[in-house]
Amino acid sequence: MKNNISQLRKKHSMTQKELADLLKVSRQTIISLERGKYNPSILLAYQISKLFNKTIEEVFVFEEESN
Amino acid sequence: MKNNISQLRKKHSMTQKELADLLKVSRQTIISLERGKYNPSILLAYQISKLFNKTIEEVFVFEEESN
DNA sequence: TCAAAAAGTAAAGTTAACTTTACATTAATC
DNA sequence: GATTAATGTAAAGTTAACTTTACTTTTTGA
Repeated sequence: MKNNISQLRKKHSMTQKELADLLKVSRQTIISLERGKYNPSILLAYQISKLFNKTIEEVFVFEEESN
Repeated sequence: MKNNISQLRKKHSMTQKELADLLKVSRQTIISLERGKYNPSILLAYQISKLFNKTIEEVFVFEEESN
């Protein structure tokens, strides 16, 4: 599962710390999400999407590339 | 957070066990999700939505009722 | 109405999301 | 090129998602 958090964050001129504080999660959580270390909970996914005025499906890309 | 899993499942004439098997989770997970005992991971939320040809936002209702 | 299928409860265990801390690397700026 | 902000790594700890098992209650239909 991929996501566009990093691009969206930069588009909004935010640092990882600022985003983490807004979402009330740790900076480590943002780093790990952006780097694809783990998948967010549905609640965090929703909060991130809402913050950037996107749907969950617009921020998180579930489909595997076709083989 | 609310969800429409129970209605969607019944609309598709499935038992909890059938849905659990299709999603490759335990029956207990389906029961707990339908009863709102806990929130699904984003991956499970996606799989459920996809199964019913819905978006995550159509199956899972995040907004609180207005007060 | 009784037997079986479906749905539900409870509780202990595992795993993965998320935190916390501490330190290393990269980018930006003076 | 030294300093500082921003980003990244690592690792141990907590919490919540999910599993497993075992048993109870409700629904269904022969």
